Amino acid sequence: MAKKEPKINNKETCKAHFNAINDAMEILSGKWKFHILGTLMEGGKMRFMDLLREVDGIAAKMLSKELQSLEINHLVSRTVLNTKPITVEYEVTKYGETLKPIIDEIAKWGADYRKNLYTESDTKSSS
Amino acid sequence: MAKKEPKINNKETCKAHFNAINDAMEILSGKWKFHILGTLMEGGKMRFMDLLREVDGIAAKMLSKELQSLEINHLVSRTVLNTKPITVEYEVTKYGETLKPIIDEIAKWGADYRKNLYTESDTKSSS
DNA sequence: GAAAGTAGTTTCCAAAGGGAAACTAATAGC
DNA sequence: GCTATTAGTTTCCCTTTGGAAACTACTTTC
Repeated sequence: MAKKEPKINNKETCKAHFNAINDAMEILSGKWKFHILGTLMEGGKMRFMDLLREVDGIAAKMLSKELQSLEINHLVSRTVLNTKPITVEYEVTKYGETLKPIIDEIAKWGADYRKNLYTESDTKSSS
Repeated sequence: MAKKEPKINNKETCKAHFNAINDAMEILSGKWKFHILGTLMEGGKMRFMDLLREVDGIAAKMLSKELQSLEINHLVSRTVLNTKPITVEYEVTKYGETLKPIIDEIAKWGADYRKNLYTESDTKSSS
């Protein structure tokens, strides 16, 4: 009968896929990561206060927290310059640049989503 | 001097990008959406209890909530069959299939991330 | 009529996410 | 010495997220 088997989804490839998505989502979750990365990809080296002004609506606490998280995950680098009032430069690492395809895919999908709201073409797959 | 300008990031293209990412993230955020979609993409038509058994660790409440959210956003379809104990079939819509590139990119990136943890090749972009 | 299976919903609760504002610490300018 | 700017940190507080378990409602089976 094979009706109440708890798991068909138990193949190793599925579990790897599951874990990969969990890893990525853990690193990229939150309201601000993509916006910070996007701004940094556009602006190159930027300082804390620059980002605070550029990333619309973000509070200092969140910016600080998110930058730390991004740094820990090697997506952005943090460089302290010994200028008189110390300044700190943030920059997307080469590794962080590998996120560009994801950000682009998501932005593309989001843009299409908005368009679909207006064209209102229902895309049903059921008969 | 142009030092304290609140916004350089104010061009229309940037704002559109910002909004597109916000739209997509709002629809795709949460712990379970990608897992449900992934399972449905693999399994085709599935019923509520099937998904409850297949998506590892999810509770009925969450599955119900996430499926509603996905349905509202036209990513999955919900079909009630008038069998004796009523059954409901969920399926990824054609529109939902357009998320495959994103899911694949994220899964690929997550898999690479794990590999990089072991090879430990630091990818600093600063001098 | 009790048990089990269908598809959920409801309640209760803890943890995480995130915002506003105040605060630290150092230095430079007035 | 007061203020402003740098880069944050800390506190307070509210909302959202998400999990466990109980519950509804209907039907079939025993």
